[in-house]
Amino acid sequence: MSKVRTRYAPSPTGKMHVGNLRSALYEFLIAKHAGGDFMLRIEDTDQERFVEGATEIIYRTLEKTGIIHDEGPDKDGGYGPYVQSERMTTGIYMKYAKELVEKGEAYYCFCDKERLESLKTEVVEGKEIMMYDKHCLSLSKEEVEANLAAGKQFVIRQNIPKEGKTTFRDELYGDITVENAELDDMILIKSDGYPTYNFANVVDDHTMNITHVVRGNEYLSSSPKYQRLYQAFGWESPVYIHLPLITDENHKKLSKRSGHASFEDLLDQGFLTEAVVNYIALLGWCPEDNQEMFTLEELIKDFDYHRISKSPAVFDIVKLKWMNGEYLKAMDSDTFYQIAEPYIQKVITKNYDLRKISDMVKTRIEVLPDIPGHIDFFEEVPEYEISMYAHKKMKTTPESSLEVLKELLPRFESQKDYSNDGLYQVLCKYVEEKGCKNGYAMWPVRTAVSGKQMTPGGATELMEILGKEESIARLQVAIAKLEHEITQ
RNA sequence: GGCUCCUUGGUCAAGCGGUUAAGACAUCGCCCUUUCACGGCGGUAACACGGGUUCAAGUCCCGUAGGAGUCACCA
Repeated sequence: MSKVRTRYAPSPTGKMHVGNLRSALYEFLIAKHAGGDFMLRIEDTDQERFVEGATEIIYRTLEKTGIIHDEGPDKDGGYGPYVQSERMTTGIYMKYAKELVEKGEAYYCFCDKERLESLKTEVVEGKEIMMYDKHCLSLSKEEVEANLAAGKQFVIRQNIPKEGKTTFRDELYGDITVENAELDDMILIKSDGYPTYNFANVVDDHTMNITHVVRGNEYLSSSPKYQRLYQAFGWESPVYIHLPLITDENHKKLSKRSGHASFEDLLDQGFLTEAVVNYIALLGWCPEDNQEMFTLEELIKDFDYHRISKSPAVFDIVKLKWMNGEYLKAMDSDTFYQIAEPYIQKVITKNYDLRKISDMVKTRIEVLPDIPGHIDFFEEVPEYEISMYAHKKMKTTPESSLEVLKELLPRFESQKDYSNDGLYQVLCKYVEEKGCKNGYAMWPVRTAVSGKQMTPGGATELMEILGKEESIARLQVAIAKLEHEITQ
């Protein structure tokens, strides 16, 4: 058994969306799990769609996610070049195309756009399909020569017989058979001399010794044509593994075109690379023991491609968020602070201990951009209704709160130790003397100091960060506010 | 429309002839608690439908329905 070789073959047309990334990940995992090689090949045969800088995005993304290729344009492994436009200059595609023409498995076609257009038939809802009618197959060798000599534009088409069937085997879906009559004579070489994806892909996979062709399920229906190409050349077919689609909540295929989130977009939304990789690994695959949290190393170890599922998976951002939160919680304080700091500084300009705020918020968020909303009150107490002082379980009301705050204020003013512990003692002592529940006193203080329904910490934790001066000031403002609004 | 594939709770999914049909997210409730959150505990919720095969079917076969993908000188 030869060494497993897989490839990721993107076309440089923009950002990498989630489906592409998962393909790359699975291709990488399948190779690495088997101790094989994973390679990167750039499929840039469409000059129209080429986007400047897209190749760099691919490199950057793969590197960032840890999906490291063993061979690629930047790492020669002896099968180069690894960029199709460069491969083309070696004449490889034309050479193989002509070989097929020789064998009668392909033919020159000189049909112009108008004629092709006339072949189109509408099927439904304005949708047009076209099946080539093999018009140019009947051209004699002399006619072809004459056309070529005259410099007429041409393409080379695959010649698929009208009779018979073609079968190929997919590791996941099993044998798939179609009538040859269903297969169009697809173009192998375009009139600009470039190969089509369909052709270049097959030639490259074979010449680069790819053993496992792993790709999205959208290629399932064109695979019979590729299979015929292998047969026409007399090549051994690779192992095919077609991956189930990733869809949006409406069960439509994820695509850049429909504006679905790319990997970069997710990072911009505050997701961690590790969380995204972990999540997409589980979209369409599941380990034997149902483990959910995975490092890349663990994935390599556990990834058995036979467990890839066949049905499409909905990309659920809610679960991704949950997973991202788990990664955040698992971080140590330093690491988290490093990435959280910019978000904290977005809303806090005062001289607080940002590190404490960071620690406080770490376990309460799912994505980094959640941070500002949790801590903005440190900067300034927001407007709020005094009804917020009422809490049924704590049995507090605005009136009771006012009383508590007025009684507590002098104690806080004379308090020296402004640490969480020290302040907590003050509160406990008060509660004990008063004979009330903790919450009866805690709730009003926390509300007064934050003006928020929800805060990342308790009353005294907040006060420690705010400091004595600011805390007292906020309590005074709250008392005044309560006195003013209760009487109305 | 042709062809191909798919079909277990709202979502990801386990299951591979005999199970009380796992688990996770979400949701709901309870507990804990310096509110919320976190955490702990628990609940609601699924085999698309109809025929077979079999002692026994979510698991195998055939239909039906639904969904998706594809049908380019795009990949």
